[in-house]
Amino acid sequence: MELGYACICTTLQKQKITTNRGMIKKTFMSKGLDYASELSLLNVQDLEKVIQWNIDNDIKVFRITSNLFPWMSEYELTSLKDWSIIQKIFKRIGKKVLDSKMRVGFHPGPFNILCSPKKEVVDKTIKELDQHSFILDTMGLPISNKYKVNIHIGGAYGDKHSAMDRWIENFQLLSNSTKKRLTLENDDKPNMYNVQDLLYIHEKTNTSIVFDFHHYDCNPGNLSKKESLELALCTWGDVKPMTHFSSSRKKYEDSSCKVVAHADYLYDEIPTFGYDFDVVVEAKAKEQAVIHYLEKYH
DNA sequence: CCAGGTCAAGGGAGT
DNA sequence: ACTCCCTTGACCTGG
Repeated sequence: MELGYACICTTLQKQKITTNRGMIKKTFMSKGLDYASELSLLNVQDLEKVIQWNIDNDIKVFRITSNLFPWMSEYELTSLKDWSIIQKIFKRIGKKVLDSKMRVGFHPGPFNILCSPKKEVVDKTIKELDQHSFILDTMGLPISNKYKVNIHIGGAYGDKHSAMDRWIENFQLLSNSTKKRLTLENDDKPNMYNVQDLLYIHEKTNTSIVFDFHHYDCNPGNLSKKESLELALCTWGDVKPMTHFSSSRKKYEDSSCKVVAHADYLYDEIPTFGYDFDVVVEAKAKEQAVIHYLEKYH
């Protein structure tokens, strides 16, 4: 089992090394593509430093921020003025990832909804997901859910089953790379999707399920934790499964918080039930939470 | 230079 | 009808 963290290395962030420089709409409108290219280049240069930090600190799992390219649904990455430099850096990053046996992936935002009844929403989602997988392709990472693009279904519209059928239909419109990289995560709300629901989609599209332990606790459905985990693990074929783990802030740090809020650190041991899988730790202290966990439980 | 208000997107839930 | 939340706080402005 390898553990990792999401998007931000707080140690490097203190040295102003950051991969999510962005801009508001007004700035994008006035400064345009050239400024987007400049921010993207800075982000990608710093991403290489974060990847190197992970290697130096023996962290083998890392989620890359979706803010690497500001406003990327509005243009093609290859049209950026700095693309050829960015492309070279991506190739170096990909080599570092493969040489160190690191596992990287994306988790695009909640606005990516493949089952929306609105065509514009679906079109924009497809573009954005394909951009994410194109970045992983550019890094030279194998087209597999080992290097994943993970999302939630995103909408139920009071009728999960017709929404899931729409999702499966729209799945066919994704690029070949996205189809192989896309994974689905169980939701934390009772009216949204649990592992059993997602299994229906897996059967039709072979999409793997990322089991989120905290979301399971918020929305268990009818199955036990062990049963749900097992079902999710079975959807990964030859690839080592990926999961998400976090502790409830409400339970351990601040009782006034909502149940779904993430704590700074982990306060429970990850229940493996004897299985081997990788874990993205979702904790506010980021890489420090991983380091603390490993000191505490290993 | 810094504190504080504001910031693309879809949908669900709580008020 | 409105606000907050989510994958992540960072951007921008006015003092």
